[in-house]
Amino acid sequence: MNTINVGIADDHLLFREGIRLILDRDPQVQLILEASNGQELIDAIEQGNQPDVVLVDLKMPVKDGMETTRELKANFPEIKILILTMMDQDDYILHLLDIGANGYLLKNSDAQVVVKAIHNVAQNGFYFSDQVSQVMLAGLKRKRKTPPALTGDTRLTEREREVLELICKEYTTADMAEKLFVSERTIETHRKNLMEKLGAKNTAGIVYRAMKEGVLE
Amino acid sequence: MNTINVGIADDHLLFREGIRLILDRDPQVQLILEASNGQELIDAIEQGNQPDVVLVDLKMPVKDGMETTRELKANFPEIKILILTMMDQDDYILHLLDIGANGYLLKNSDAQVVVKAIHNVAQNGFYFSDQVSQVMLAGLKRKRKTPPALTGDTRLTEREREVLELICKEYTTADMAEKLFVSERTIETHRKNLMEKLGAKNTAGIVYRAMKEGVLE
DNA sequence: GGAAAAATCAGGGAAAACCCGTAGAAGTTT
DNA sequence: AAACTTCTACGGGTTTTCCCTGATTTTTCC
Repeated sequence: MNTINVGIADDHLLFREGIRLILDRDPQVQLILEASNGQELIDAIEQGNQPDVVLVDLKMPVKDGMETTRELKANFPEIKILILTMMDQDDYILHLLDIGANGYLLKNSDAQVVVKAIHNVAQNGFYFSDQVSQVMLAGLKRKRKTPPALTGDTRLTEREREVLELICKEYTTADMAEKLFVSERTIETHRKNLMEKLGAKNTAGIVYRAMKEGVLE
Repeated sequence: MNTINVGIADDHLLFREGIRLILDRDPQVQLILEASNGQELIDAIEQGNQPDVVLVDLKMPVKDGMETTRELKANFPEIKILILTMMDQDDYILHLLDIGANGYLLKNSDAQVVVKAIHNVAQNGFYFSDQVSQVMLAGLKRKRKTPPALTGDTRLTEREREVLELICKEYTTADMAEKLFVSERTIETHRKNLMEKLGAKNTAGIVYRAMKEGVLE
């Protein structure tokens, strides 16, 4: 197994020292790059000093973790990024994962977790603690569901839901009729009712509204 | 610590037996309910036989895992649901997590993983393997993917995106042509290209895929 | 400054969706 | 028993999308 070259960007020297001590105990991990802010890290990397994994603090002077992550991912997509932070603010997690961070480490994680995260990121390209997974799930739900149902009754019947799902699978009326053993007329009626219930004007609208309302899961 | 009462719905007797043997080795876990499909499981639960955690196979006769999850979450939200499946199709994972599944277990997981998942779900309300986390992340990452996409180029041009949005707003070809000051032919071409790029067979498919891929917010 | 990508336009025809209204059968609720 | 819901189904249209085979003009990029 190869050595994992690691870089770190954090404005607290003491914290960097701590990390160094932790990583020194793992012969497979080599801390090759230290920077006190994101710009320093990027500069060093651009001069050819390229690590496999970087630990990036979120809150740093000059260039913060967010901006650093964005730039690194744009120019060195192969470098894995582990975000280090004290806060476990949900928004940040989602945002950072979205711009390409490969993992997220709370600063109060214990030593083994840090090492494990580095290995995991190097091998699998990501690391998520249970904590982060939970936030991700919450994020998924938030993104997919619209709180208030402005339109009237969006509760669909079983059959309607079935037709809806087939519509999404790009079945035509004839296809659906065959699949569900009913006449095309029946499918047409269901589609018409779907349009009414969802307030859509055409099939594309059915799909759009169903997905936005979270009717489709 | 309390006993965790577990139920299982799977149409393969042998598989259920295997699970029983695995769970028997953990004194804290008690398998109190076996069903060969989702309907059976729900019936038993409605008769007062309520477990803390249920393992639900995705593919089952009578009532499949998807429908079962939906119903259980609607009527017994406190029961934790672990989806069991052989396929690790991304679609399903997101889908199920979204409708309330608390975890997702591949059937080829080893025994310890199953036990661990049950404990985790009972305690923390969720269980995610690395595999699932990865898929969740993919679900979060909408738009901006890696530049060279093997899976067909889903990067849309400005104009295509514009047309896509109008399609969602239920504009017809004629409406769009008027709005964008171009001929209907042009709109048709854009729609055709959208179908190609998104791999859709019709307009409904364009919307569905665009939303699923995160091309559309 | 040439190639590639994007945007524009077209005819003709087949297929599918959409619009009216209507309505019976079966099951559930009140 | 009447009312309601759901699923089913029809006729006879109009409108829209989809398919095929083209094409010309920008804009963008190396």
